[in-house]
Amino acid sequence: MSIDRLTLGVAARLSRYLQVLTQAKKMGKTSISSQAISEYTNVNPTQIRRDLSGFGKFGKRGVGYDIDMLISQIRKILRTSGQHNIALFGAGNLGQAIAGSGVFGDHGFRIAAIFDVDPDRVGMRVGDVYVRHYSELPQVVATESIMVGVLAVPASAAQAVADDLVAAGVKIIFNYSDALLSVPSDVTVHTSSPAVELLYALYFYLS
Amino acid sequence: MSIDRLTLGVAARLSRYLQVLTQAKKMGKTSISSQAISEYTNVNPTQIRRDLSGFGKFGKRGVGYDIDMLISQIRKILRTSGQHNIALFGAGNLGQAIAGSGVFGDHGFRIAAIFDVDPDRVGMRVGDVYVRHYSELPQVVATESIMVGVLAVPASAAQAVADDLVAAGVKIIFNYSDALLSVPSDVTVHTSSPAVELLYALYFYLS
DNA sequence: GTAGCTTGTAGCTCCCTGTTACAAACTGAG
DNA sequence: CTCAGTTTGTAACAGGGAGCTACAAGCTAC
Repeated sequence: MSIDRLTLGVAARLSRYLQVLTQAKKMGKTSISSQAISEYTNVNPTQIRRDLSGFGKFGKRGVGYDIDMLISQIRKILRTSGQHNIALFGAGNLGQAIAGSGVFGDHGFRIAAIFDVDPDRVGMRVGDVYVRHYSELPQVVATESIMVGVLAVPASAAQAVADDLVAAGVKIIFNYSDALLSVPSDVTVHTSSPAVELLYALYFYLS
Repeated sequence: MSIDRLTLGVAARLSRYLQVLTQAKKMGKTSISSQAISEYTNVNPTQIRRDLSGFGKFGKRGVGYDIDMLISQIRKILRTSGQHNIALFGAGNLGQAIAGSGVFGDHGFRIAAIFDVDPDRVGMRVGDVYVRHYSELPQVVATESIMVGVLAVPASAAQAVADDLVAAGVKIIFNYSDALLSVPSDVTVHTSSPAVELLYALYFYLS
């Protein structure tokens, strides 16, 4: 036990296992084999068992892994067991879609605040919270312990929001816009790019 | 030259370069160095140059890479230069957000059709096309040469749509719902899971 | 022409991952 | 109770991908 820090590869794979496990749980399954996880993740079954056995003996021979148990174990390994507060920027179609779905909630993220600049949207109820005006950003980040900012705003506004988030002390930004964000080196930006993932899939299909 | 088939790693990295290049182009840049690409992708600059130099000498020493030229070269390498038609399922918030943004269009994908089952949405204009009723799926897939199905539907409907897509001959499915889809082994399913990507980022932040 | 970048490329090493193999443990049928 | 069929946990090995260092060649700007 006692890993200082996971390899990039291991952390990435554990995250993918978590995704499949969460989905499988929703489908009503209670147990799953490394072989089955492999079919959904395209990761070698031996590799999966090796990844997991490095942290303990989680499975039952002849049966597989208990899904609930494995989810909580992986969360523990990734040190993300708790509840993490995130803030969503932009209450347009995308923002509402994100807030309305369980995508973040299922993985321990709570959308603690939603911001917009449009007066028609401020005050509107979206998901579990009311839309606040963008000017409240610094104060809300502090009082709600916001760890992550999710940008569902037009590309033209993205950099400004990123700057304000950085100024407020947020270190992780999830960017749904197609703007290229400049941030200090201690801030992580993750940009969603479904089209690029599609190109990747297409390449192997066309080969 | 003459690579039969790219390695998984190379194809993945080329895709990421493409993402950054596309964004940089939108920001008005015309040229970029391997060092700059590295900062946005976290890929080693030497690795980037090695990846690219395997296919030709695209850069200018002392200057960097011409963005337009590099984009078209990478598209050529990935054999995805042309226009590819995709179909979008679900004209709710998420579907409208996807259709309204340029995320797919910027990478050579054309949303050739949008489907929904809700009579109130059928006939509505979203993006460049009108929403069709779901029952037209088989016919439209054939006439519009649909290569990819994008699922922006509730989890409860996802498997049924996937089955119909498979029956119509579509081999690539992009899944925005959190359903676990079962498909034949020759069909590729890519499930979007922002929360999992966030967990991954969070792990390295907390370490 | 000189200083400063940036590419293209080589060489080396490390370690990640696929593969094969097999004993141990659990389930279910008979 | 026994036996066949799974599936995990683990070892050992090999191949290769990727980081790192280093440096010549070529481009720009002053």
